Amino acid sequence: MSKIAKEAEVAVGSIYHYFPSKDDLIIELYWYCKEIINKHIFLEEQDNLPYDQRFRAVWKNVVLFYQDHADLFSFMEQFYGSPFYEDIRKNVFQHKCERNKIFHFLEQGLEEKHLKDLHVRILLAAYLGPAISLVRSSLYEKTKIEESQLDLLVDIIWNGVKK
Amino acid sequence: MSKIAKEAEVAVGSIYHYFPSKDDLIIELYWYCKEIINKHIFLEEQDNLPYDQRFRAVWKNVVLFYQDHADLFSFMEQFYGSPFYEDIRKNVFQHKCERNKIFHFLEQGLEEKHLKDLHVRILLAAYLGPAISLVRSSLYEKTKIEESQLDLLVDIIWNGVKK
Amino acid sequence: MSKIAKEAEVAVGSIYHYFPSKDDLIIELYWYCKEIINKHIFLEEQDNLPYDQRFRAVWKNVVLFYQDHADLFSFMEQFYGSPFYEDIRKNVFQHKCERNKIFHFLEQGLEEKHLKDLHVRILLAAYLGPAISLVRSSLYEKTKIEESQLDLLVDIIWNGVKK
Amino acid sequence: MSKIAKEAEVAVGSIYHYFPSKDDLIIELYWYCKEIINKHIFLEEQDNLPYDQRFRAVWKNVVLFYQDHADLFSFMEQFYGSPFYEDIRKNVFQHKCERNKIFHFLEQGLEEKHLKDLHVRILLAAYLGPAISLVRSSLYEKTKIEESQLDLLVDIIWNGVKK
DNA sequence: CATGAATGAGGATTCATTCAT
DNA sequence: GATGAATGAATCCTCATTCAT
Repeated sequence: MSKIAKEAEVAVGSIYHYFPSKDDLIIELYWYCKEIINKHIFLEEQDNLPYDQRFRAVWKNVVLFYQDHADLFSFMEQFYGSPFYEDIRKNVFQHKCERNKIFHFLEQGLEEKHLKDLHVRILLAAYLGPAISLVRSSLYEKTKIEESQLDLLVDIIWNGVKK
Repeated sequence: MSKIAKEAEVAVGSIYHYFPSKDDLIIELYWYCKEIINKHIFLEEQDNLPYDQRFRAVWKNVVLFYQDHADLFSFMEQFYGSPFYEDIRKNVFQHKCERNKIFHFLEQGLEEKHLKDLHVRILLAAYLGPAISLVRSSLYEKTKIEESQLDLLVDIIWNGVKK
Repeated sequence: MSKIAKEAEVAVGSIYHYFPSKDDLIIELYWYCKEIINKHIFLEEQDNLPYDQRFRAVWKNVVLFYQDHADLFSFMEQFYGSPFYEDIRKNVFQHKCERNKIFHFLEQGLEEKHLKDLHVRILLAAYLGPAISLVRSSLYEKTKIEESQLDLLVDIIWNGVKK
Repeated sequence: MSKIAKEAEVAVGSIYHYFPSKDDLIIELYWYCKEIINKHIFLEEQDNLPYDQRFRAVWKNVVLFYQDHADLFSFMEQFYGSPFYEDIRKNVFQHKCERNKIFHFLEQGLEEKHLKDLHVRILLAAYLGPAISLVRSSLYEKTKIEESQLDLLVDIIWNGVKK
């Protein structure tokens, strides 16, 4: 907290005027990041693309955005592995429509018969798993993945899950 | 450290007889876990299967093992996201042969022309990414994935990356 | 202070418009309580009773009032044990006539030869000590003392100190 | 805690080696003081005095001891007014024999027909109330009570409660 | 007069590490 | 080798007080 206060150039006490506790601050930060991320992944101008193109676009947005925002990525990763996430998972899915947009996006793909009839969690794993792994490796190696490589991989994924 | 000492039924001080510091202990623990995991993922009796079958077997071993060893999984995940990992990545790849066996396994697939000509990091993402996502989701939901679902997913992956 | 502000439904800052500091507020609260208490202990309608009856009446008023106003009792007790009290004791006795009425009441008993020739502080201890102990015990036990018991005790006290 | 550590010339952390928390330390301190006090109030050499003499002796011990140990007195007073005491009152009376010796001493007086048939809490108020008031006043005034005054007062009390 | 955001010293507690026995 | 008491910097949080609006 003291580091945050210093970074924000406020007094420690001031933080507690806005957040009841460190935990609440972290959870609030999560929602905040989640919104930013969603905004960068589901770009308005891509909303009306045909599903397969949107499928690729969204996927590449994930990788490209996280690659450029290592801190955000690390925070989200750590958050998902923390007990915090357990506490709020219910809320995540209550607010599904606004919040867990990727989940929703895949469900839509299922309903509109673009995707193979698989459990959504399987589709999610097939879709996001490689993206996240890629970002991780790009962070480790401190080298961004070439976009041509991304295209190759997202093609493989699309071909794997499309109907 | 005190919790570890209690769990191990030794005195706190004794730990420092074997490990110079908490950090060293954690890193040593990482190597230890890594070895256990490798042992359960690369089963001797599957060593001589044809590549495609081994590809599936190893993948399913990953998911099934981690699903049954949530603590190990969480530890590895946390470790990979921590500054510790950065410090030892060089060593990981120095000891490639013994250590980073999955990386090696995919390289072998490339050399033997079983796999598409992709960067190994891309292959790794396509191979392990979905597995890890699946394990995570299974931990969140506290429900194991049905094996039939695993078979479906690993088929998709194999078809995606095979030559 | 923030709790007081909330309870009073005013802003924290507003308190400081009326009281220079928390300490001053507490001391002012003490005078305020003292007055309320005096009002309930020295009832006008009992002012003209003969001394012995007034002696008993006042004593019972003390016990009965405090028993019904545990918060007031606790506050006074805590206040008397605090450094605050030391700071204002001089004032207490400067304003003797209005303020420390019990002290005055006993002095009067001495002057009018109703009471044994003892130091006032001894009389005070003999008079109030049992009352306070009784209230305390009634707070601990969360049971009010039966009035018949009060009568017995105040009789003992009166007989002990009367001339 | 830091003040205690400084006073004790140890590190803050060391306190936590012996007491789980500040609260526990305070409660432990209470038992410790209680024992000291009992030791000084129930003197072995007075154990075999006739009841009435013991009654006076114990009472004077209370006043004299507390008068000489203002810090102990203040601590006990504050403790009894605190939520801590509520938490341990059950224990106080479980260990009655060893612990709440004054209570026990009065009960004995009842059983042996030395004392009037009053509720023990009434007797306790009549016995200890004046003593405590006296000590308080002596602390306020920073003047010790003359022993002759004590004798007068304890006589009054004894005469009031004796059968 | 009233507000409440901002302040930061102070408080309780934790924990990796050391070292005398 | 093993022990565990001792250390103290670091951490989260509280709260009386101030001051610009």
